[in-house]
Amino acid sequence: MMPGWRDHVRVSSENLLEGPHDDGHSWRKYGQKDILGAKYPRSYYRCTYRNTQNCWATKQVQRSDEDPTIFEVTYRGTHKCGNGNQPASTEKQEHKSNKLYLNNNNYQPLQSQDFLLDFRAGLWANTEGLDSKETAPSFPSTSSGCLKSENHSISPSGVLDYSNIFGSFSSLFMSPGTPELSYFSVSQMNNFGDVLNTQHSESDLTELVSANTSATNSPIMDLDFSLDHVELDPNFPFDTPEIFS
DNA sequence: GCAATTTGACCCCG
DNA sequence: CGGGGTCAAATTGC
Repeated sequence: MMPGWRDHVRVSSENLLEGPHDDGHSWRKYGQKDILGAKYPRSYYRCTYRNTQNCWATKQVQRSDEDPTIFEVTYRGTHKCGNGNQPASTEKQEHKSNKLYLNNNNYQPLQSQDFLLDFRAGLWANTEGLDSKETAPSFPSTSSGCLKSENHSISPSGVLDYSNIFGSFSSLFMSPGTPELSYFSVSQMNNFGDVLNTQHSESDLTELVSANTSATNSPIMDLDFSLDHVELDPNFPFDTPEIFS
């Protein structure tokens, strides 16, 4: 009845702006709970038009224990509302589909851990709940390329390069000429227990992987890695059964 | 004044 | 019984 897929997205935006991670939908916060074992409370969001559009998508945001810079966003449910939000495509023409949320409220420079991996390395998706994480192959140049995380190795559990690639891919795809960049990786898992064979159309991912915009003067450039090395076929990497089960 | 957030209570599941 | 998730009333911001 209720299609539900669970996506784990880790967004690390830091130093410059943090807070409003716009994923392309309006969310209304409906709760906040302290999670056992987590230092920070988890926030629960729901689509603003849940009742209006039957958009029962929910999202929960929780930041990492030690890295407040990393926001762990979990989406669940499917978005059905393509309305006056910002998916910005089929609506009217907008000069720019990017919306900048700049918080200059609290701008505190981080210097400890994440330094380089603010944007480029940014996000990792790990499949939790499934053992497939270990099976994740190594990635050519995404993180290891320009990343010089010394003791801070990203993705302790494992990296889903596919997701990564995809993230960047969508990013590129969606906003080819956008100076600002940010992206996230998405890891797809099975549903709540109904359909394991999840087929993702690009629209789904489009919804999912809406580009976050971040205008900054920081040196951003690292999207080059993706497509070149990406040899994933257009069909989709998600076909890989190993990942899911 | 309205709408979105806040915060505690309630509920559901393991 | 506890943890996690949602609801609902109150509060705050716009």
